[in-house]
Amino acid sequence: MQRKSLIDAECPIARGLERVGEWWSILIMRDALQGLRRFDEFSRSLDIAPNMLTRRLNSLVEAGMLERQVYSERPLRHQYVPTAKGEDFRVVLMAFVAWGNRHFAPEGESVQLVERASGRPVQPMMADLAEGYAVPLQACGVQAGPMASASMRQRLQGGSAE
Amino acid sequence: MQRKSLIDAECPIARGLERVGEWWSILIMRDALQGLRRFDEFSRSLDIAPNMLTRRLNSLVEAGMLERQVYSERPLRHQYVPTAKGEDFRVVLMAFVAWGNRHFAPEGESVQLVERASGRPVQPMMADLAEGYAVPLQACGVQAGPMASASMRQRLQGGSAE
DNA sequence: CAGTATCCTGTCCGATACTG
DNA sequence: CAGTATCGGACAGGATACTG
Repeated sequence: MQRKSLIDAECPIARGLERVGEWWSILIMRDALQGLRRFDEFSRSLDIAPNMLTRRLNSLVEAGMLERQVYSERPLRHQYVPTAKGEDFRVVLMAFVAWGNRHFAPEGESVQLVERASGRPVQPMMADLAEGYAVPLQACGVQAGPMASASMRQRLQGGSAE
Repeated sequence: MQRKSLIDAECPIARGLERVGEWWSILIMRDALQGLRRFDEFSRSLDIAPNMLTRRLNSLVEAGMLERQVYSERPLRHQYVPTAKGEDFRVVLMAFVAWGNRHFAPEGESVQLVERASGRPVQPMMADLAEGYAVPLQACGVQAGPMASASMRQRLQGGSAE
């Protein structure tokens, strides 16, 4: 990518975008976390050109989001399985779905977030895990952490309004 | 955008990506939710070319993520304030930060998610709001909702493994 | 089935110059 | 300060043909 200043950014959002900053990457992760594994499955689900699928799949493997596994020796065949990092990306997709449902589905939801076992609806939320209580989204924000550089620290001070 | 099949997609992730599918859009929303308002503030924070900033700002206004407000009549000056939809996008960014912190910050976090008032660390999580208990991320998934089309319904059936 | 190889187009993005 | 105008390059993404 040609975005100079972001490559070494310490912002976790910018870092993440370097890995999954393209449409197809996110959509492929969505499908992979839904259980799709094989080239052909992604191909049909996404209606994506095969060369693009190869490119995105490779980039996701390089980024450590998917792992390429051999599932057949002769002929040689691979499947693409989410790594721990990829599996964790689920939290981002969940948030995305919850947000989309709230604002782009006035007529009703076509996709629901649920606990798989029970089928009961769930919602993303923020919580103070140490104390064990929920914190409203609006009350949450970001703050400089232990590894923040001076410039990052200053940046987070400055915009502290809102 | 030239992604034919996704424009009318009913997947909330695809819909969302149509609004904020570009790097700068997400980074601008990050800053806007941190309290930045003015052209110049974004410009310095992001180190973005002014023409690009104009484009992304306009697209975010069109997408209903930001609202353009006049804060000075003479000379005419605008500021860019998150709408309710934009404000809600915070949940996605929070998830992004949490994910990035877990996987791209082995040396320690440069940005922490906190409750603003207390400064105490918070985490995104999934919960069954009706019953009031937390549900582990791995136990969560998606399921066809009331407005799902037949094809969407089938798609969500199929990949139900994992 | 699971890709690879080419070619082409759109546009994201950067750099720079300019304006009230 | 808050943008607009113009130019050029890199690459995401599309279409199609081909292979073991």
